[in-house]
Amino acid sequence: MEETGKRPRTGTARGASAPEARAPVPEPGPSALDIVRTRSLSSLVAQEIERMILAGSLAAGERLNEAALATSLGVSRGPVREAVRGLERSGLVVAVRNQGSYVRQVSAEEALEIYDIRAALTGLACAQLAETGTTAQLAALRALVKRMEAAWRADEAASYYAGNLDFHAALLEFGGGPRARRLYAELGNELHLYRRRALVQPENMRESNAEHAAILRAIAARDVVAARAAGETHIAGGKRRFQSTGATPALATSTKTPRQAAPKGENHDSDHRDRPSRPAGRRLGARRGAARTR
Amino acid sequence: MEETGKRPRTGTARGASAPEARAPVPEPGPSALDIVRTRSLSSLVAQEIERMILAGSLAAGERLNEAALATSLGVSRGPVREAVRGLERSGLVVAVRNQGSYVRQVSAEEALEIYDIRAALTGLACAQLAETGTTAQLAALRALVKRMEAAWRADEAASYYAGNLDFHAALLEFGGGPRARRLYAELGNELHLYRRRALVQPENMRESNAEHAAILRAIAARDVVAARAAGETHIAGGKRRFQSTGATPALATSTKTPRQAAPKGENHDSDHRDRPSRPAGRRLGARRGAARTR
DNA sequence: CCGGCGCAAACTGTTGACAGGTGACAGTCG
DNA sequence: CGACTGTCACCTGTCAACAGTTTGCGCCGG
Repeated sequence: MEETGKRPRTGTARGASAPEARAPVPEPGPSALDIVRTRSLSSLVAQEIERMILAGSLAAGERLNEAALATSLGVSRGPVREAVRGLERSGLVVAVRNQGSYVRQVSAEEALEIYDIRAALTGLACAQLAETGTTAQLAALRALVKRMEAAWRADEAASYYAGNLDFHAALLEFGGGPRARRLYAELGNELHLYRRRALVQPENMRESNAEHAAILRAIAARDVVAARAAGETHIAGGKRRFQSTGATPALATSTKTPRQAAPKGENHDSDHRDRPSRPAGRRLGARRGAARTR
Repeated sequence: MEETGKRPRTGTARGASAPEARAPVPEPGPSALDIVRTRSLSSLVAQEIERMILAGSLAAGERLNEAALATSLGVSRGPVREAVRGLERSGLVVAVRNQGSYVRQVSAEEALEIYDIRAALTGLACAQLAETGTTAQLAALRALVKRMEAAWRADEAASYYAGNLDFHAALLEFGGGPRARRLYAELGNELHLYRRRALVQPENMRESNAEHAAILRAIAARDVVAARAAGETHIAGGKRRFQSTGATPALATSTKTPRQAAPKGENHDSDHRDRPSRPAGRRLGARRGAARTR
């Protein structure tokens, strides 16, 4: 059984050499190493790609080049593929066999639909919260609303935005449970993916936070029906505000040739999911970066 | 140990395609090869694993052995890993680094929470359907209800079950859109994962279909409020029926390694998601079945 | 000048191999 | 006799290479 003992090629150290060479940073933090210990590369890559998509580094409809991503992140294609598969399942990208993966494009109809779903979820959470909410939870929500009000008065859109996210997450967490919270966050991501602009204008902030306060009042009054209505109204308001800003269908990456017209795919795709919309861009963009393989 | 060296089946997938490509075999079936041509292996593997999980071949909490799955399905570990990553993202399995992936265990609280979410979604769909439903859609729903009634009278639980799935899918599709439909189906999967039994008893079938009819009536009457209430009531009824059958935490597959059987579990960790619950069973169980890569 | 055709590059799909880690078993010491 | 420690096997994580397919580009013919 030397089969197990045989380690002829040991010491290649290929795994460590590549990333290390690319990251000569001495000691970024004590967590860096720890993170590698607990999270697998695939999950980190997935997180990074998701971040890039949500941040806009990867535009909607853009093609994901596995090799380019791999070299860019300093890993092999394996983890990248696994990450992309996860993102595909989660709905952030769509994949076509032998062609590649594309950042998902969310249609306007779907964006509106997502708003409706979020409204239903929020209404559910508010109703349950009116029934079973504890004073501590109410206090936490109140604090968030107060924080947002301060942000609005100071005209700090970013701060308001963060507070808004926290508020809704707390709402869903308290009233709907962890599953609902995760769902809500995922839907929010998809919405973000539709159009990246932060739709927080001063007037919208004021209106939005007024609705937050209304939700809170109804919950505090233990009025289930009103709480639910307030929650739904708030999301409906967000939908309205979103529409009023001119819901354009995800700006295409500027200088890309608008060659569209899927050659043959999607013949019978019963699923209604949107489709990749064709690369449109030159794949050559990544060529130099991806080289080195052979 | 020729068992290690002997790998005549290496590359089964490719092996299958190659001979077929140049073999004189007329046409054994339009399926196998064609499917491989259009869908990637990873997606097929994911589909198969999902099927196994939902069918119960893989019990809740059971560990997924990549190598064993790979050989069992006749593919390499790559596609299996990608599939598992997708399933992980979709919430059917949970993965622990350097330890493995486990079929997710859904807690009772989470199951109830999922029922609530489904109720909200169904209510939304019913309300919208009452507002914008076409006569054709209504007719389709009526046909489904009629079909279910026939199934119930004939006491064909399986047929009723299928009809029920179709009805709800149609409801969500018509009223909520494709995204809501997919969401609903995924949540249904998770519920299925919690407890696999088909909870269709004659009395339940009758009651359930009566609620279906009520939904339909409200929609036909264009009564948005009533339609929504009927939809929510229906799911709430399902939740109640589910609870009344004694919501036990996922029965282990009958004759499968009884020693597994949730050793202790639920030592609440910070995250509310359930935890793998530890192998508990000796991994040796999979030893022979495993690929024996070396 | 335009359209079809073929070639070649590039990218994805898949596989096999290697290295590290985790858990269990057995032997040993207090 | 119990607890601890060392060893080992299995298994996951990661990587590099191979094979097939699609696509873009150039060439040739009309």
